[in-house]
Amino acid sequence: MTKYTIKDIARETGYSISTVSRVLNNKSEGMTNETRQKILQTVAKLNYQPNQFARGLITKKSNVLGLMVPNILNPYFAQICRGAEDEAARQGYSLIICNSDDNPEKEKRYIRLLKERQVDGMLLASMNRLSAENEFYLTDSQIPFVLVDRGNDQNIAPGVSIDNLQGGYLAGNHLLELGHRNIACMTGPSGISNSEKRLQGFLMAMKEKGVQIPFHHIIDGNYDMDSAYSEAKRFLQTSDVTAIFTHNDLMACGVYEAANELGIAIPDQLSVIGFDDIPFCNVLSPKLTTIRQDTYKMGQESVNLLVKQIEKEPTESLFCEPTLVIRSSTANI
Amino acid sequence: MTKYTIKDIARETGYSISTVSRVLNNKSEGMTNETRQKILQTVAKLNYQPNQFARGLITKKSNVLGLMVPNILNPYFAQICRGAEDEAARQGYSLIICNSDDNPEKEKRYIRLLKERQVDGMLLASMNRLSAENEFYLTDSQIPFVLVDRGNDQNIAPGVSIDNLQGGYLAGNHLLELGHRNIACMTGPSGISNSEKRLQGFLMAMKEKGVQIPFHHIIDGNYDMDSAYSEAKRFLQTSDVTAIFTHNDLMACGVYEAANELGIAIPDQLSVIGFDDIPFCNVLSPKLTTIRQDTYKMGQESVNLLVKQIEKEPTESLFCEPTLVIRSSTANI
DNA sequence: CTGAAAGCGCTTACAG
DNA sequence: CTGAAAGCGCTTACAG
Repeated sequence: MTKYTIKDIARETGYSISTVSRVLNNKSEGMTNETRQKILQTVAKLNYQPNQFARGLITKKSNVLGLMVPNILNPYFAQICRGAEDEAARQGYSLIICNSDDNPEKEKRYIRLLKERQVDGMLLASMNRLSAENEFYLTDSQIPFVLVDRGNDQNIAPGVSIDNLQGGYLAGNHLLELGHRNIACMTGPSGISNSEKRLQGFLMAMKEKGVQIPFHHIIDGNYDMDSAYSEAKRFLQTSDVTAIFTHNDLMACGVYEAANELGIAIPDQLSVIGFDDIPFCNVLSPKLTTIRQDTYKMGQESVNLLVKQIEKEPTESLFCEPTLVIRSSTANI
Repeated sequence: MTKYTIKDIARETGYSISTVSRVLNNKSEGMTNETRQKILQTVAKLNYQPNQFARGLITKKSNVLGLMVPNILNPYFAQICRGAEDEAARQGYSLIICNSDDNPEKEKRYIRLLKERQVDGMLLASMNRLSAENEFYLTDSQIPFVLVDRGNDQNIAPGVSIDNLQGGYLAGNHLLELGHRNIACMTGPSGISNSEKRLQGFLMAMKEKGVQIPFHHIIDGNYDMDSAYSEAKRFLQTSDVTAIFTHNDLMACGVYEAANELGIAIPDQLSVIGFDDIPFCNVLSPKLTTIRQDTYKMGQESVNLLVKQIEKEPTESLFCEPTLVIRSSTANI
């Protein structure tokens, strides 16, 4: 094995380590081209890679970013992650991934851990807004962070998210226009702001048309497929709703499975509209009508925002517009 | 803001930095309990976190692992990632994620990058086996790595994978037992060993029963949904096969979509069997018959293997058994 | 049981 | 245009 240091390059080329360092960091203005070339050649020849521990100790930069999501198994977050990783790589950063399961204790541990890893910044798809404790910790640590998908409405920190109120409104309105009046709604875990907003927007649409939604038509979901399946199975057995709005596509998948087993035909007997537009919407049968987010782009933009913060440039939160994508899971009553 | 160093703790408590360091690293045997307590209290009070750059410079450990997958958007790899991240966190490691798109150039860049980040080891779901160049680089760098899902058959390095030959055989045999004789097979990208093995096992089963598979029934797939969709649409339009074996579930999704659009009923007119058993198998309609891998566990075990290597313990490659999961997408002809 | 000192491998003023 | 030296914040022999 061959573990070279900057000293080896200096000895090999006959220059000082200062000069080598300058070449490596592109601070070689005014330097002879010959010097540069010779050093670069030796670096290539020995396949030398600088030790980031030593470098980071001085520069205080790791070129690593943290990404906290509830669960990478949700294709929505996988797509956020893909967008973020692509953009991070493009800008010279690596991405550490953390799955919080929307568990506040885990979130807290991961945030501390990421700081200990000396990440230059964090992308947080955190429960609700941040807890006061986490917020204080982050602010006190002076570590740049951006809120992705959640919590951006409070404007505590820069973030990228969509107008969830509008999204919920679009979903509700679509169902109303198809003539539905007897509608259910399956939410995300309690305390998560985007789901609260989606519900609010949905109810706004209902109110506009004078449609009443009884309390028990608002089903507590968990943003995941399995619990949506069991909740839907329980609910649909005794209910006569003609449509359901699930606050993400994963839960719509669970509803499909339940409806299927109960012999309820989508969309003939039950219209279903989801949220997110994950890639699987098109392979569901019937294809899922949903509220679309440009998820990949949101991942990218959140990295852009974070990098700007790291570089002390001015930043501004990004709000994307959700759009209605009509497929085959919703129909006239 | 408050950025404390070990010196601050030393000053605050009146001890030397050596003593503080010992307490922090649990090397405080023989130390007065009072000393320990006092230091720990001050650490907690100031919310001190050691600088990992300084620590790593000496210990040569980052407590970070790298995970390279083709694409985190494939739920199979998301599950590998989840299993790996959970286990890594349990063992005190963080995980950097890289998406290679099965592009050898990207793989190479990421491997170099991960080393530069001073990761303690790498999990590689790499194209085929490693390229000779990458293999040399890794070996020469003395950096521990394990092969996940791919390339393990060559035994170049410790790895965790399944018996792909057996998996392909199980799939082929299942279709034969249902009476199918006119069968197609959609592979992964060329040069990826697990797909080659799956094909081999499949053909073995065919041969056993004296069934001929014409060349053009072996469709070049790409392990992704979109290309599977277009390939399937092209193929199914003119073909009279009664069954198709796709080398992963994502491609089965593409086949579903194509069949749907062509009005071909699954399983009545076309039996479909996939590979992996991603969570979406159950929401497809009909539910997808597939060859199951215990993917989450494979993610966990690959971290276990890697950590053992890092700690210089003896390791042994892990081979898991694939199993046939019969659902509703395959039927008697 | 605890401390003073060396050193990990870099970057960056400071000189010349 | 280039070098010698200080220092980043730790850990770890070496002493006592």
